[in-house]
Amino acid sequence: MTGTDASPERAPGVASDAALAVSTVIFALRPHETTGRMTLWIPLVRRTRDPQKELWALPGGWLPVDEELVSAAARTLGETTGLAPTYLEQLYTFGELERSPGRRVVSVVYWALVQSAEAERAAESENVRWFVADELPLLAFDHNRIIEYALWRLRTKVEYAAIAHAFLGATFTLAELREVHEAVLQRHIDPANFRRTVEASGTVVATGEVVAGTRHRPPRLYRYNASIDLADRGPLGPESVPGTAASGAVGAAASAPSSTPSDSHTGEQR
Amino acid sequence: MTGTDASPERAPGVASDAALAVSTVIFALRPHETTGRMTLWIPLVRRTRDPQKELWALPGGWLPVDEELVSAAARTLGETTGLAPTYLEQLYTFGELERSPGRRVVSVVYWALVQSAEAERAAESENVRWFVADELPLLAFDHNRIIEYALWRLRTKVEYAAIAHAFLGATFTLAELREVHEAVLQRHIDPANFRRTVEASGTVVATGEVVAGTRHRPPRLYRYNASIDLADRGPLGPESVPGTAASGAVGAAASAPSSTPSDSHTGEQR
DNA sequence: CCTAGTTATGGTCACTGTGACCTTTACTCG
DNA sequence: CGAGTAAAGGTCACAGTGACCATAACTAGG
Repeated sequence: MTGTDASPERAPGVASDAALAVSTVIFALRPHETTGRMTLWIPLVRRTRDPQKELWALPGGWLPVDEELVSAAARTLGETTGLAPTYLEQLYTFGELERSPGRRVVSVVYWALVQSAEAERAAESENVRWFVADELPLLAFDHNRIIEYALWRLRTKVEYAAIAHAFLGATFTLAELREVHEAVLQRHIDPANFRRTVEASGTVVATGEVVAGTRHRPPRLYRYNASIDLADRGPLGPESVPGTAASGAVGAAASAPSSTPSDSHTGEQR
Repeated sequence: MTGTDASPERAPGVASDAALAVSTVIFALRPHETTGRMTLWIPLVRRTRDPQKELWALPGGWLPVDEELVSAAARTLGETTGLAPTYLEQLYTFGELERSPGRRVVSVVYWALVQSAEAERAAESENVRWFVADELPLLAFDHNRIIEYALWRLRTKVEYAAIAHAFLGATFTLAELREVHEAVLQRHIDPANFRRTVEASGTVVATGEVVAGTRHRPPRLYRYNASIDLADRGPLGPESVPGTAASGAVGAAASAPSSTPSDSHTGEQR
């Protein structure tokens, strides 16, 4: 489902079986074009084949028999954005009979987060464009619904799991981390309370360094504490995300990672 | 993945494509065989074909091209247990390259809850047997891992979502609801505090009736408040579960329901 | 009819997490 | 050197919850 979703000629298998596709909802933060406020953006690809031709769709493609699901998600993500995800998790599998006109297509959808810094220099071409997550046009198939669900998951999960740092680099200030939360949740967050909560959670560790040249008190730099959040993940351990530190390398798709349900779907939150 | 999971001869599609299967982890509550305490039980089917022949596996089968995913899950659930689920939700999609020897199999796994009362008279035969969820033997394929994940999901979700009532009938006492929670979470829960929390959540409504003949103060009967919990579900509305009130009808599999990701995976919770 | 046994129900107390806010610190700029 | 600004610390009040205490309402047995 996506650029290749409804390309009968390339579709695998016999017509009497469902075709298996993998798509990914990719999130990045960039200032809004008009308001200038940090906002969630999503890269989409223009369909060049007929079913739903010309409509924008999620990056993705048919699942190669010899490729892991996560790997396929990371690969197509890299192919369309030139980025490597800093967070990648299975979202849901959509398989309604009528979601794709013509043939039965079951799509295993993943959602990913990429670093804002990287997203800025991400590839954008005639057939790849970034859209503000809350201002999408009519997309191909049921992709509007899928993105809506992914957005819900992101907003829900960012409140109880340490994933916001995935939008940032290796080190960051609490103000930057807070800005990510504010952008995702679309609401103001008290700086002092945010600091208190984050420090108490133990998800970040002060590096000891500070950022200079800020026209005001220099903020401390923090680093994500990978040893802590393991608890909130499922019993099956974290899903290994290929190349956590995207080096901006184009086509930086990762090799076959070992996909395991972390707390994926779970995250429903309360 | 399951009774039919690795049955090459019945496998759909071309050998060069991944086969799509649907399996379901079914939970029911019954007293433990030795301790007598309410415990989680899971029905499994014995594999009669070769890959992993004789090993116990999750109920399921290949996905028919013209059947909805949820429907397939509910159908196989009914075929093996003779029950209809009171709760059914997509769990995760497993697709590791080596999870099934021989061919690539991608399984969309669902998890379901059935009423205890029904579960008692559920079918059990030479090839279908119920096991205590925490005391499983070595199962076929990666089913042990899948169940472990489903168990984690159930235990996690029961703490923040109103799903415990799915194990009970239309009306129940708070003691019964509490017993479900205690069985699932495997720990004692204070009756008074439980009552306070449940009543505050508004997920149940007193019917006004009480249960007589209890040798002590007669408990009130409550009914699940369907209008409340809609909030904790995802933005895509609840997944319609076929026949909520299982009438114990054998083969009571439901017709094609409209599958939509509720808060499925999400549930990760905090 | 009266008492013991048992669970249903109602409350209280203490502690924790969190939103709303106030104060002080530490830089840069003019 | 004073003003401006965000970082960092701290206080207060309130909601939620685990631990517990007390009373209510039946049944079973004298």
